[in-house]
Parts: sequence; C-alpha cells; structure tokens
Amino acid sequence: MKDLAPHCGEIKLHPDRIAHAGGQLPDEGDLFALADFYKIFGDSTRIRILFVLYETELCVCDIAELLGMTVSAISHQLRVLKQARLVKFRRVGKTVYYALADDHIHAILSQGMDHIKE
Amino acid sequence: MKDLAPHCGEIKLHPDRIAHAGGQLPDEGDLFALADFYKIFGDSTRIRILFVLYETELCVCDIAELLGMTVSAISHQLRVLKQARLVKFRRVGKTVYYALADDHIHAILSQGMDHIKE
DNA sequence: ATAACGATTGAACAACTGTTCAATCGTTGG
DNA sequence: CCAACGATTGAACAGTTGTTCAATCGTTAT
Repeated sequence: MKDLAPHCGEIKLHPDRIAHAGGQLPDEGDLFALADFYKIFGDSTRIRILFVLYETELCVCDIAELLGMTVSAISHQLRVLKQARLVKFRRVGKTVYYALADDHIHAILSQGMDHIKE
Repeated sequence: MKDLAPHCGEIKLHPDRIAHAGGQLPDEGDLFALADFYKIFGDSTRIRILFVLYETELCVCDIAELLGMTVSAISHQLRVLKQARLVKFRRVGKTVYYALADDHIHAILSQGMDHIKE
C-alpha cells in the first residue's frame, strides 16, 4: 500500500466536491454492512434457493432435488442464508424444513426480479 | 458431479411441493442475471464509489482521494460499474467525470441503505 | 515534437468463495 | 442397542475476484 494521497498534482482537482461528497457519505460500517448484504444475493445457488422457497417450505433434499445439486452443497449455502437471517427452519423428526424468514424477504426478491425484467 | 437425483430414498420426500415450487420458479436465465446484478453491489469498494457519486459527479482521482485507494484500483472498479450501466461518464480534457447512470440507481442505493439501518 | 498529467489496461499475486468428499450428528424404528 | 436416513460439518481443491505494479493511452500546453 502506498501512493494513496498525492494524486492530481499536490492539490486535489476538486477540493469542494470532495468535501461535499465526503460529508454526505454514510457511516463506513453501514457501507460495509450493505456490501455484505448484497453479497449474499450475489450467488446463483443462493438466489435459486430463495426463489424455490418463495411459496413453500421445503426440506434440504427437496431443494437439492429441485436445483440438481448435492445435499451437502445446499446445506452449506443454507447455513449462510441462516446466518444472514434470510431463512428460518424447523425440525420435524429427521427432516429439517426451511422457509423464507419473513415477508420482507419476499418483497426484496420480487422487487429485485422486477428490476431485471425491465 | 454425481449423486444428484436419488436422495430422500428412491421417492422424493415431497413430490407435490417439488412440483409446485418448480412450476412457479422464474426463468433460469433471469435467476442468474439477478445474482450477477447483486454481485456488483456486493463489494465494499464499488458500494463506496456509488455512494460517493450519490450527489456529485467526480473524476477518478477525486474518488481515489476520498476512498484512500489508488487511481488504478478505482479505475478497474469503474470499468465494472460502467459495464453494468450503473455509472455514466464524460471526458473533459484529460479529466474523466463519473456519475450515477440515472435516478433509478439512486433509488436502489437509498432503499438498500434503509434496509440495513432497520 | 515532446513533456506532463489524468486515466486505462494487462499480467501477476494473494485472498476469498463454492463445491466435493468423507466423516459425523440427530432422530426414528426395528 | 443398532441400523437407517436426513442433515450438518470440516478439510481440500479449483475457480473466481480485487489490488498492485508497470506500461501505455489520450489530451493539453510549452
């Protein structure tokens, strides 16, 4: 890491704009949190899992069957989705049922899909 | 790749649910496109660039200055944002000014930030 | 022309991510 | 108690991604 500051000659090209943009900038932590949030949706396996759960709750091997993937791969991704509180689960005997965490997630998914179809 | 289909014994646990969830599933291509779309927002450097451009247009080295990164690193990420049509640019002499592509991008960013702050 | 400067590019490297494989957990039923 | 089965876990591997560095482009001004 080096050569970070002194660009645009010694004086910044637009000190006023830099000050303005920097002043309005959201908290650093929030920006990283937002990137992490989007990161979860940025994988096709996870997106497909979420959409498969859009209407029905399903067990792990149902999801694996639907997506044509191994139970293990799905389980790993469900753990990520679980940690991000995007899905909830309940155990019934040997079977674990997963579902979207709440209606807020439905809203995010359908609005994201709307944007793609524009 | 192997062992994809025959889980849950020979017969699927919930053939009816599988059929239903599979029937309602969006087009494969749309699902991948949506994941790719989120992927772009899923990097803290790119998110920070977008928010720095929220109100003002800025040149490359202004952005580098604001984020404490090299001009090269910023330029690489601007190329990604450009390809995804999230930013537009105009050249004035030696300087290239970048800005958010349209108000739709503003809306996506502020609604994403709202979700984080909940 | 050529020097200066903002910006872009490509290759290389390190860090991260997703899938596989094998082992294990938790629950149920013989 | 033990076998069967759905699910979870950890290590390993391959593929991807972001930053750095050096070289180059495009424009301006001398």
